[in-house]
Amino acid sequence: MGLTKTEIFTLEQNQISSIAKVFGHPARVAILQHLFKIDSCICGDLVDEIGLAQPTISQHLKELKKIGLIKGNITGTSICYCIDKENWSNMKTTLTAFLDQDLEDSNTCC
Amino acid sequence: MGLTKTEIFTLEQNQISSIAKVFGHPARVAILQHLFKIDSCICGDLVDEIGLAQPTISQHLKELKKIGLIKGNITGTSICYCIDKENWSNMKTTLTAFLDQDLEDSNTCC
DNA sequence: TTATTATATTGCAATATTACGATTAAAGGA
DNA sequence: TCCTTTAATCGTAATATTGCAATATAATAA
Repeated sequence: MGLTKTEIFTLEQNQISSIAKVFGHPARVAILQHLFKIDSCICGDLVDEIGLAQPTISQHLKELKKIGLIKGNITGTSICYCIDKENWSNMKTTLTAFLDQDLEDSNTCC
Repeated sequence: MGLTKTEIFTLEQNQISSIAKVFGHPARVAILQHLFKIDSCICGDLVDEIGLAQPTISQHLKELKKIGLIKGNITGTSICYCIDKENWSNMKTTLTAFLDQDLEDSNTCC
């Protein structure tokens, strides 16, 4: 049916998968890498940088904004996008806890 | 068009998004958490544990196997699924490098 | 006011994903 | 052999995602 049954999973499982879903497209990964790379945050060059049409980039930015990883400030005609450092840090804590499960106890099966 | 333009992105960007995509469904997060939790790896109880139909779980397991995060050994009638520790570790290295971008240099914009 | 510039939104087509019933395949037990 | 158990595969319906052309919006410049 194409519809994920979120209600049968825990809040943590849904949070992890929501974050991961946003990272699940190379354009969004590229956007985030670019935002980290440039020291300034005037981001009007994303369309040229990434190589997708303007509406497509705008849509990806919307996804990133929706989950809180980036924030945008209006600066005249253009919009200044940048990483939301605090939310990025919180996101990292959630994801790292999931990724570090293997450190907790070492079962020797298989 | 529903088709990701993978060719315009770097190998790293595609690798990160491929991994993240697999984590982008709560059922697969739940499956991995369960595989880590139980000390043994006889995994026939995943259907009862997760609460999705058997073909659906089988499909999710296939995704996890395809990217190499789990491996399955045939044990009589059932199949023994478990985390591929080495691949898990490699995956973590790739993802962590992406997540830790904010540590590299602290721009004070925004 | 009328361009111009920058970004968002709308609408749509193509493809992908999710979920499950029905079926199949393979191994073990009666 | 026949039945049961376990998991994979097939087929299909419903929904989601991706991408872009066209259009809208909003701010500034001329």
